[in-house]
Amino acid sequence: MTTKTKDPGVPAGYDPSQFPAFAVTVDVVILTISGGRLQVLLVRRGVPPFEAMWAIPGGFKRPAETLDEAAKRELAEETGVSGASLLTQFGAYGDPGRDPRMNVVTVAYFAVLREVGGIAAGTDAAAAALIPVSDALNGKIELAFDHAKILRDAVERVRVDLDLTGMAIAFVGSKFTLAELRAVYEAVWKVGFDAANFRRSVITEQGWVIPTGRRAQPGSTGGKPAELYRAGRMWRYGSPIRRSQPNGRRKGDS
Amino acid sequence: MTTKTKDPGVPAGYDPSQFPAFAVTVDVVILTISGGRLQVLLVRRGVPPFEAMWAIPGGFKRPAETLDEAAKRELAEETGVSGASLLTQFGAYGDPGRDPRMNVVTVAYFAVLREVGGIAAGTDAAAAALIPVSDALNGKIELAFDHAKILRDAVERVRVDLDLTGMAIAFVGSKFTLAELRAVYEAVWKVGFDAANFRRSVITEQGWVIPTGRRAQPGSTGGKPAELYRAGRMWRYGSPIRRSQPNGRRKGDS
DNA sequence: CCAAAAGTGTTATGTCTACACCCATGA
DNA sequence: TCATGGGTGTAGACATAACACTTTTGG
Repeated sequence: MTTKTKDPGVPAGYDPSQFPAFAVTVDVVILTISGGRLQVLLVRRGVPPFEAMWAIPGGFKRPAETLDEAAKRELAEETGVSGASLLTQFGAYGDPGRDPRMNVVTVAYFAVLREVGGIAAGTDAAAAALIPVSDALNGKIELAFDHAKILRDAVERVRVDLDLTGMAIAFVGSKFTLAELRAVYEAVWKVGFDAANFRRSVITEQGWVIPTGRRAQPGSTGGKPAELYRAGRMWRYGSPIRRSQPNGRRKGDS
Repeated sequence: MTTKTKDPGVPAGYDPSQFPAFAVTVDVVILTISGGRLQVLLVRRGVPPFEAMWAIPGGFKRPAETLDEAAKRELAEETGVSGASLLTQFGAYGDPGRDPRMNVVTVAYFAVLREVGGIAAGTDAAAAALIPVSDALNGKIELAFDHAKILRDAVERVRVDLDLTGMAIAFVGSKFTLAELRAVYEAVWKVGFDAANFRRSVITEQGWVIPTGRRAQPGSTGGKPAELYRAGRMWRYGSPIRRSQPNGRRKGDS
């Protein structure tokens, strides 16, 4: 520890004119739920390296913008979504050689989107697609750079945040049924909830969901039409649903 | 969204020879518990900008090392601690102008240390000190750069991780009493636990703490000598203590 | 009418909290 | 022997999981 050359106590006694230069990029893992599964927006690379492989969308940070602004800009460029959507930084990646061309440190964000329509609006439709997260993570789809690790970290973080924050409502629209809300938790956590108990957890305490008085159309197979709700203010402080509940365990199991 | 100039579908259709250059640093928020309070290791700056103000220790990332390695190196340089200590990345900070001299993106880590002795071994003793986190966050101590925000984020993350991970044992030594372990949760969360119930939560299920058969010396004021425990394997999978328990609520309160 | 999905009621079981009480030690 | 902190027991309050049952729709 005495090998240090800088002045003691100075966090970085550096000379502004001589320092290792890095490119800084921002990658955005764009997640949504479709067909009851968690999906991620990926783009197909058109140039080497990793040509024709799938990658997480991203781009350079500009010197005059913050990291959050860069992420917001990238999200808008890929999806056309500019506003409300939840955008959270979850990691930085800077292994030497992660980009074969130069030293790149990337700061990774995830975004949660409610709807699928027009997601690829900003991009060539053939080059961008929603891919089930499970396919992208079990090797069926090979990702460029260290993007498999980034995606894994993103999904893990979303699983944790779903328990800790009100992120769940970012997956659904402004009006939603409790079944849709339940599907969010079930898809992200890969568990099954008892619909009755789920409803009670969300309804019992005030401030989570507010009935609108309107009802959703039942599916083509029938069923009682579900009440439509909107999100209450409590989602700013957490989630009424806890992760720990069992998957499909029934009373008789041991 | 059609203002984009790059090829559609290419995450970053960049020319390796022209990109905005940044300095990348790694800052390490070093935390420990002392005197029943959560404390942070800060260094006093000896040069402008922010001369004589307190700052979080850190330094440049080198091109040939990973971010994690850079953080480990910085931790060792500041404390002499090289191994086991918990080191977790929790954020990246890149606001323009956060360093008045140049474009710097910093990746922030926190480290949890068990002991205070010799913490400032690697630095000039006069320039490094343990400061109570509450003093550093309520404005009593003014921090350089955006380090107040970084420290706030670190502490918030530690509070969350204490609930989700086995981080608590990183604050105590290899042998510890349950009172010491309880003090960790109480200092970080600023709550009070019922010692009896705390013990039960930790003891009841196997794998959290393992009795060593030895006992700690009682304090100078007397008291039954406490059993010394060591950490079990379950800490790798979480914590037996949940955050939600009330602070000092008694039966009669409403 | 039947299947399907929403929504309600009920109960056994488990967990948490508060607090009474006993134990071992230093002064 | 008293104060202090470790450690055990326990009853009531509360939360949860499981599942039977009713309601409302499409076919």
